[in-house]
Amino acid sequence: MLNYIVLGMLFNGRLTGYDVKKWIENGIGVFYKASYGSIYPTLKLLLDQELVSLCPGDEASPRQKKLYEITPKGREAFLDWLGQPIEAEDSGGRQSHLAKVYFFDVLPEELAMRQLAEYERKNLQYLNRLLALERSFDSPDNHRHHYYKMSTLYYGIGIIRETLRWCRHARMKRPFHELFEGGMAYEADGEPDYPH
Amino acid sequence: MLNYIVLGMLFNGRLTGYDVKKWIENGIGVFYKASYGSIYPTLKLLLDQELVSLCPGDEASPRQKKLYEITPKGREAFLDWLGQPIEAEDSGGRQSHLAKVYFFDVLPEELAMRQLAEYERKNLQYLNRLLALERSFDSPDNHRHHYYKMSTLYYGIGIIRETLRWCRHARMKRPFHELFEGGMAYEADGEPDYPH
DNA sequence: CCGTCCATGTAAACAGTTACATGATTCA
DNA sequence: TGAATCATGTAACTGTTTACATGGACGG
Repeated sequence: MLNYIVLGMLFNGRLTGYDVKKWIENGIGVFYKASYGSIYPTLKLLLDQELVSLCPGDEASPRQKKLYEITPKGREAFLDWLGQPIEAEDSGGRQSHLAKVYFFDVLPEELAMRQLAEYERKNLQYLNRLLALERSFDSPDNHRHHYYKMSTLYYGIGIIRETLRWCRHARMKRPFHELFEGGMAYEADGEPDYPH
Repeated sequence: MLNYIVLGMLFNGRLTGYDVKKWIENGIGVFYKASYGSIYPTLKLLLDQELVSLCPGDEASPRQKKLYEITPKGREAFLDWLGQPIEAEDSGGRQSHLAKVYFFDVLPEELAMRQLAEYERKNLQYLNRLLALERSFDSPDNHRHHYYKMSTLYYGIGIIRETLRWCRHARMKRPFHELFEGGMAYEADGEPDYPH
């Protein structure tokens, strides 16, 4: 995963390992974290695979810092990864789909559309599985004695429904704030009213 | 993580390693997977820590199969874990909050409430951070040239909003299907209409 | 007696994190 | 001149997955 994130960050220009971290932090940083302990070894690996290269010490630049550049082979590998279908049930936990979509701006529009459509289809399938589960568990006894167990199922359903809404918006390239029109009741900075 | 899941599964009765897998699969299996390669070593570890114990070969039961039982120390450790605050930004990726909530039925109601309220508070904070980010990136240029990058931010906002809705429902112990009333447009089994 | 489920496990690999160690550069 | 930030890296550890290896039990 991280190897592709790094390639993605290098896609638009040369960076040091240190910079890569910065770019990750204020890019996908909201939902993906990476430490130096993983970034530097990853860069070394990418270097071995010739997916990135070291820029020679330009001019009188203070050397000990290493500028990395993505190679044509690296671009190819990255775009290939971007074009691979997104998994709806990210078993690995990591929200890998966001990591991919984040870079879709560099993808030909048509391919991005196909990817999103496929992702939407998978989510719809997943939703139907969850709805079937819900029907099979839908008994007064479960709602009484396994309220929280059930709640996790409903959480899953809610998240997938939201994901589908998002997919449709993205596929239509509509402005996203439309998603939140009406009932945006969470703007306040305040605390929820919880028992003390 | 898995160690607590296993303890949770053993909380309501003795199981073999094989059974544990089964229970995980048709319990939290929707959002958490575990392989034998992790379950068996975990059981061994829990045994070393005396959080579980082996039931002696009952009667003339065909032995080679190992029945595990949670110890009082194990119950204590499990309940302690359940009582620890849930992280809103699960950096590890794993939807750890669901794993915890799944077991909340065994928690004293008041503690479950406090946990959910705290979780809601963290999510609200998180949402506000995302909304601040959104405001800082909200320019026509970004919406044009970084549509997909922006989309991931809006996805995050959507998911957190949905999480908050879910939290409020859970805290009020309301029936969850209320969450989906009106516009449940996804019941169909069909494919989305995507370009071919 | 054959396939499928029950049942246990290990070895290697993977994908990272955490904590540490080191030193240069910048700027107040 | 000292603190913050820039910059690179390693070693040990964690928590898993994947693939493999083995064999008993049970039903058709």
